[in-house]
Amino acid sequence: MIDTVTIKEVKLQLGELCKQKRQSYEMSQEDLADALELSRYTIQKFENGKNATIDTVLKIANHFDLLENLYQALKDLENTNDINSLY
Amino acid sequence: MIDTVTIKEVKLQLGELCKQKRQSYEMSQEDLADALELSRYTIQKFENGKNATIDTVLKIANHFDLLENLYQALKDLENTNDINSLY
DNA sequence: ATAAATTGTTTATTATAATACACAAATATA
DNA sequence: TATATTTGTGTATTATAATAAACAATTTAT
Repeated sequence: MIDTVTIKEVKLQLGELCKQKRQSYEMSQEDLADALELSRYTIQKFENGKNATIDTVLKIANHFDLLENLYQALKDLENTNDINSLY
Repeated sequence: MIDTVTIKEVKLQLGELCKQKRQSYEMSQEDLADALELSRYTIQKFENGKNATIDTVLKIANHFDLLENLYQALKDLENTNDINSLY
């Protein structure tokens, strides 16, 4: 199975997810920035698929209660071999 | 359900996953750095839980064929409401 | 239609991730 | 044990993510 997804597409999707979660909480970009002690510009760029740091991504993930799930997913990846390579 | 996992712990786990995947491919830090056109120092810091950029993380994920899975996981998160909030 | 709020965009500055060395410490190999 | 390889650490430099502020363009509410 060939990986057709690009890094750019993943970054765009990360931004979309942030935007969608933020709006579901009825927060403006400024609200989110203030809550995480980030600048609005950082949120702005992230939501539009620009590069960012792990800290920024994880702060956002944490605010929307996705950190525990993410951690477990990483743990699982460490313990399981690539499922795609089994067949 | 309270989120007890910290951002620092997630970064350490990301680094561990990279190290474990890299070793399963029998690559040195330098091998991986060369393959991704990153410096060995960047790999070194990432594997030890330091901050990094999304581009670095996704380059590594892509090399170990985890990008498609990651993309799908993000898509799923966008479509599902928080399961923890349903009950 | 107007006002208010939010988002997009620019410029300048600061903080820090990434690079490129070198060299020591630790591991693995002969 | 000696040698080779890999990993950890330090310093200096460069590239860029993050901040701050202002203003224009959109969107939403009155």
